[in-house]
Amino acid sequence: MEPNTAPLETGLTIADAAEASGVSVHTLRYYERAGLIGGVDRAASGHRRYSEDDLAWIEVLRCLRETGMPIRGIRRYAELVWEGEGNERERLALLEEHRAAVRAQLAQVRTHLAFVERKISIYEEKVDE
Amino acid sequence: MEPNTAPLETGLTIADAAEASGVSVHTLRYYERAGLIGGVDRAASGHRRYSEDDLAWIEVLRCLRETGMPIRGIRRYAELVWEGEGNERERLALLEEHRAAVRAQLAQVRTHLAFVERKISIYEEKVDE
DNA sequence: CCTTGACTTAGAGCGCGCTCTAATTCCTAT
DNA sequence: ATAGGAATTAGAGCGCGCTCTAAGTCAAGG
Repeated sequence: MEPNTAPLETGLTIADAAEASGVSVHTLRYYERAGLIGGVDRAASGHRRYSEDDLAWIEVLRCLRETGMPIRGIRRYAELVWEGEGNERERLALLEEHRAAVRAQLAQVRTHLAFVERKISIYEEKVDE
Repeated sequence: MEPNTAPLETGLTIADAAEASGVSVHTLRYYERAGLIGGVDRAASGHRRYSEDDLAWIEVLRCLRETGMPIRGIRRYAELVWEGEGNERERLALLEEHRAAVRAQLAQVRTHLAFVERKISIYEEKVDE
């Protein structure tokens, strides 16, 4: 009933984490199974309890997903992060590669959008008559 | 051999059209079945012959697809075009709606890309030590 | 005690956009 | 005449990223 009344249990329920992060409950569990999220605490009941760190990580996931990184790539990145310090070069390479892909895609979308906008202005002229 | 009255072989084969347009042969046929392409000439053998107009239309399809318009939306647009003149307002509305969606998505990608770039510069510092 | 409701899991299902297969026909060259 | 290669069709298959279902556990309220 009350979503957040666990004085001894720190952390958000999966429903609250979903609401806070903008990712659905189903998707949060899916990400965990897919190896994108790990180490989420559990209450005595076995229910997940998301920490602030978990939420911050989910925000990273969102940035990667919404810029089009495939699940596989994100999993690779997550694995590097969980390995701990020492592989920063690899993480950097992965992110730089992604950055290049996103920039290329942005450029292409801008080009094609310009085409669409030219078509729009043609129709605007026609309709204005 | 009978004299050939009108050699209607004045278009590209599907293989050539694929090469010229950057869309696969399979996808060209799929687009036709899906209602995105219509009115392609046929040789006496039944083989497709793509005209310059067809290629120009395929270029439009590419612009819409690569800016993320779903097949359904493109089909709607195609139907409006095939209906002929008189529905320019509808076409315009459809394209304007698409433009808004693309711009919104571009803005979001830029935001999330900026986040990734901040992460990159953090790793660059770490690696530079 | 019993119901309600949020949670758990493994696994099935879905929508999208291709991508490929199989069986067949047709054209061209040797 | 025959072999090869390119085209045709309907329909199956695939990879992705969710999204949902079924069956069950658990805690609290009436």
